[in-house]
Amino acid sequence: MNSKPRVRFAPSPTGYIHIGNLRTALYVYLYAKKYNGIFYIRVEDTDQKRIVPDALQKVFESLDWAGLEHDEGVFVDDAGNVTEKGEYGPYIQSRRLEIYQKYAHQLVKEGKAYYCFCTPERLDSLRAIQEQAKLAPAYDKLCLHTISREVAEEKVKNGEKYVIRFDVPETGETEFEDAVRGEMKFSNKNLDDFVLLKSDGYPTYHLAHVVDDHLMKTTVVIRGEEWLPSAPKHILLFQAFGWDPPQYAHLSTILNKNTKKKLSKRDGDVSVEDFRTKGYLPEAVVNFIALLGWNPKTEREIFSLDELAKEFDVAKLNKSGAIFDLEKLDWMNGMYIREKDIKELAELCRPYLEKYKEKFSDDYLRKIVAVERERMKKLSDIAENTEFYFSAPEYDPKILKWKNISDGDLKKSLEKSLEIFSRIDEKNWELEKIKSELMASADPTNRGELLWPLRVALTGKEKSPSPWEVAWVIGRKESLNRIKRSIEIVQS
RNA sequence: GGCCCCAUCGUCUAUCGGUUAGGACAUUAGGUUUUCAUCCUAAAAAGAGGGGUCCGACUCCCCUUGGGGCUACCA
Repeated sequence: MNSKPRVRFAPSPTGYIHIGNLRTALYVYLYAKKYNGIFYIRVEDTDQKRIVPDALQKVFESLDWAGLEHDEGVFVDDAGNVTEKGEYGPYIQSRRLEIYQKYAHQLVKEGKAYYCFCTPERLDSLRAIQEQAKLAPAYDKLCLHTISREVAEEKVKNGEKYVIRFDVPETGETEFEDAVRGEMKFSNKNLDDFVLLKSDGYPTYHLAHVVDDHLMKTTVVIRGEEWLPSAPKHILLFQAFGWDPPQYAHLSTILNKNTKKKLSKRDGDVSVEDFRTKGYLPEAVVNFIALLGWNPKTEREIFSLDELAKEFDVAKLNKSGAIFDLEKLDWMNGMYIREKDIKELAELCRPYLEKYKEKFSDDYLRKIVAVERERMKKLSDIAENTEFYFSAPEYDPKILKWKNISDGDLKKSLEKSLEIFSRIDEKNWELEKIKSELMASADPTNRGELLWPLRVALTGKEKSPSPWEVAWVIGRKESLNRIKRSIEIVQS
């Protein structure tokens, strides 16, 4: 078997995709790219109760945002239109019901699975009794032992509600090799007679996974660690069907920083969409999450998606869970912001600045971004304390003062700035020119005396970019106006 | 409770028996600087505990402890 590797990401439309899901999808994508395989997407919508209407579209938007393009399976466009591509479809599980039913019934016929008519109430009380007796909750095989196949088939024919359960061997061990954890071995006696087909005719994850990954020719199943305990069930199922199981790679969990528990939607702000709206760049998010639980074993940390794909290796996946820590993401996001092409960055920043003003020119936008980018960690930071680019600042006159200079010296300082700026004419109003004029006039041992009051006059802030940068952005006329105004303030 | 997985600085990690246990983020102290930020330099910071194996364990084995996961007609 040296056919093309085939790997899949299998989201459920039950909510927005979170950062942990995205990491799984990323590794799947990287695996496919690295080994020149097929990355396909299958939609696992077998739990009708949990389906959330717009979830699927959001999942695809997030994947698209991160740049994880897939080759096959389900595609959803921005308008929410769902299409499928590939020769092993349908790729949406709710459209494959007959397939699962056929295989489930086949196992019944072969005596490897059986009909169960137990009510939820009986199951609940059984579980309660077992828990009280401090036993592992497990189905007691009642229907297997007390209802013959003929009787069961009769009941089914009469329309009685049933599920199909897998008859797990009571002895023996089930083994498999996990790509990240090595040799795994489980005692069958600890396994429950799990449900394959639910009473509504839908398959459980277990059945759907085995049937689909066989039929869709998945070569490696990359999924979260939470599936590890049920992996032996899946192996047993593959064996019951007489199929070769795929290779498995169970990924470590991403933990919430505060709770140290598996990242979940409950923790809030972990959806990929949230990161996007807060102004994280996909390059940074992808780079960062790739390094949570995987590492190229070198000291390099900055990688593009393509570079990650080159370096990726399942053998380098970590076994232990990783805490998701925003601080390093912020740093990395800042790195990417500083390296990004200015035009692209400007467009990404535009929406955040619209809270100040609805319209402004591309040129003006780019100037702001060029000046502000070095202090941004997130795109949204462009709109923090930057209102002075759009309107003359209001400020406490006290902050105009540089150290302990007198009001007279302060006024002189501002008048000097006014004079310097007046000398530079409109066509020479360039960053370097403004800077050099200013620096040439400032006392080298006490530049603040000139620069601090000027900067405050222009920005109204104690902390801001340099006066020449701000002056360059807002223009000659506006700069002169703001200085004149500050002089008036000092006088009164 | 049962079953399973995991365990190096605060965080992400390197080390695949012999290292002054390395890097990055964050932190602290300097430098550059009108302020903030950027940038540069430096410092502080780790092998959970106990047994083995071995000439020699962070590294291999066992136990304890701790953390996490699973335990549904959810995925």
